[in-house]
Amino acid sequence: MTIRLADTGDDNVLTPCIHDYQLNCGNCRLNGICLPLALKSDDIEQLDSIIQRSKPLQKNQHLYREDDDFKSVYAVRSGALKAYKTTDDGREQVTGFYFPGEILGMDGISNNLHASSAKALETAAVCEIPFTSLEKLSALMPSLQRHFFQLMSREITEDQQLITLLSKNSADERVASLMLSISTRNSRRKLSATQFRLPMSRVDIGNYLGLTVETVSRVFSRMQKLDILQVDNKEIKILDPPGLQNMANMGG
Amino acid sequence: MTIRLADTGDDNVLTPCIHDYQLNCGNCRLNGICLPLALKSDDIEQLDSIIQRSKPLQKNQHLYREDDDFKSVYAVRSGALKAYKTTDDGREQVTGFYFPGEILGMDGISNNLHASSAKALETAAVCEIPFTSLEKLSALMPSLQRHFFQLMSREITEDQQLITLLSKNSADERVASLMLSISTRNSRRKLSATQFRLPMSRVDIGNYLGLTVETVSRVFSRMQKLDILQVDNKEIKILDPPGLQNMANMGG
DNA sequence: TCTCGTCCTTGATTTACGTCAAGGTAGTAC
DNA sequence: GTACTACCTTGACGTAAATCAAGGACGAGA
Repeated sequence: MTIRLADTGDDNVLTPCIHDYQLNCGNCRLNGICLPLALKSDDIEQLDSIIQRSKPLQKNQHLYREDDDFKSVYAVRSGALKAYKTTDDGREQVTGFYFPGEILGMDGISNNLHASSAKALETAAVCEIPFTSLEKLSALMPSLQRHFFQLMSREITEDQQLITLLSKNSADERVASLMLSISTRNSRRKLSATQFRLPMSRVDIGNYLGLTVETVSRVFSRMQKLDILQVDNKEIKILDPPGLQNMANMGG
Repeated sequence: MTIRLADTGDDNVLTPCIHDYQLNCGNCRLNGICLPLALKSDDIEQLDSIIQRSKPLQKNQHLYREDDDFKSVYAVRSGALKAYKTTDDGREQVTGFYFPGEILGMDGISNNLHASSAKALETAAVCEIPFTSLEKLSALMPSLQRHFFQLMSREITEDQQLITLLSKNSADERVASLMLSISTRNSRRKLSATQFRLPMSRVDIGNYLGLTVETVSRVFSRMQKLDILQVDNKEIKILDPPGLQNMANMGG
């Protein structure tokens, strides 16, 4: 695959390779779900001017680590990342998976230190948004300030969803909910809602959902036997969306 | 107890009854841990001018309910509240307890609807902070904008702590952690770190920690037998703080 | 091609916590 | 005082998921 650069004069610049880091906010196909949402085009240019794009992260490479100085938040442009904390006794708690268009790193604002680590699950490109610049720009652009408040608030409500999931739901329900969540987020990005490749391992899924690998694996087998999901290693095909909904919802 | 009003001319106005709702931010004894933190005194006056104080909530009275229109965030001035969501199958998930100086309601920003309900656990007074006013003021006062970003970020990191607790820790560890959290928050307010009255029921504690009432009760009994805690219904006395720390931390 | 390492699956067994059941205690109303 | 209610505690038992154990599948590298 050849990387197409925006300055080549190629007439393909508006649909560049997803890892192309010369892209700008104005022509990014994610701008409907990322920060620029609801900004006017000249505002987008201003936002664009503070954003830094660097070369893609390789699989397993860290974007930042717990207790690193907090300087920026990040928007995923391609690939996928996980955020995780290491508990006192050395185990890992995955706190979120991040797909293109989603923002991570906001947990670092409170103490000026990253509260979690972020690592690429596969080759991934991100936009770095220096926080002090974002603050200044927010003060000038009410819709940007509003949007960023909303993004943080969304992170809170999503965490609360996960809290509820962990505290009240069975293993089947947890895994079904995650599959639905990934499906929904895929369709927001105009990708298939019924067929996708999981970027994370079974261990990561378990660590996120508060389950062991074995349990996750057994749940997948069960879903396969019930013809709800077709599972081929990391390739997932949802055969029975209502059935999956049902499995996720029925609480108890 | 008589309620002293600020306009009585009484020389006690600077240390009024905790439920006195004529108080302002400038003389509120919580202003070191609430929103005004780090604001200059004339800035505090501006903040003060947008804040609405109303009469105290009675026990079990709602401050807002899930899906209510979002208009304001709230600072607790006295008493305690719980935030909770009702799951699809009608059960309750407590997502947080809020004590004086703490802010709640921020989960409503993302969709302009409150994502959870908030109810007084005992008689409680709150300051209502209309969000649109707060937004406008934030754009003018960088330190206020910063502080509010930090408060939201703190909510995120605290939720992530809870996620980890629910996903990795035993019943003993969860209850011990909650007792330590309450103890810490008490000492931030210059109250006893070792002796306090729980404003919430065992059911609430269970709903928060993902445990049943019976389990919570058994954990308290066990802690009492180990001389870590003295439990007399809702009156808690921490007899062995290092022992409690130990019980909370040892992740096994 | 074979080898090694990582990841995944499946089965047998254990266990922490949930469920069910009964009884105690404290606050409030009468 | 008694009665009612909400809340808490304790015990006996059941179960979902963890743990322990073994083996299979797949990809990377020689």
